[in-house]
Amino acid sequence: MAQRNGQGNRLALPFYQRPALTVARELLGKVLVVAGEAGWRSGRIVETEAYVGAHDLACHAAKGRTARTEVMFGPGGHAYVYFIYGMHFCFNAVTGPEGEAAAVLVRAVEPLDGLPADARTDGPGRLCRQLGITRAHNGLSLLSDALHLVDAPPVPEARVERGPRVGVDYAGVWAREPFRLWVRDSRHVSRGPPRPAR
DNA sequence: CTATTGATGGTC
DNA sequence: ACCATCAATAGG
Repeated sequence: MAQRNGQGNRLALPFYQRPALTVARELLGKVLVVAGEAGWRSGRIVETEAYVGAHDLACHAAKGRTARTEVMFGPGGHAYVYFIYGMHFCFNAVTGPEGEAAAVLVRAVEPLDGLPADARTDGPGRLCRQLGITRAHNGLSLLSDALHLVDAPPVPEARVERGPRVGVDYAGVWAREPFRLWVRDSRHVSRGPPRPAR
């Protein structure tokens, strides 16, 4: 069993500085660790979405390089945390080399340390609330004590499912790309809104 | 079970 | 005006 506290084997920069889709696939099973006032909080990643660059119309960076999207244009291995719908934070891992604005949204985790066993951590907003991720984490290194990811055994291919990303219907053909990955049979995967009929 | 809506605020 | 959401509510 992989260590899941702050002393575990942290994923290093080369892990992140690869294509977003690759990172999204390999992040499944890894452990997201956040330093809280009362110790570590952590969860095992069971659902991700890849946002593959500024040419991807579903990616915030498609709007250009702005104060908000600046972090995504930087090097991989940093946190992109944004605020949405006036209430929720969403956590992304920036991927690729500097200048390539790609990231992986973490959509669901399975609760581990520092959380009630029945904590709701399905859904990007819920997992941020449970783990205590806020805008204060935006731009932080993913190798920092405050926020990092710990290595863990990979999820076998037979248990990985793929489908369209959630809530990006405005993105034209990009909305249909199967860039959402999740662990089959996990009780902690978010369902998302009803699938559009074809 | 599905569908709808209100809360709420940053971005552009 | 638009949104990479969630919880509460109404309806079948």
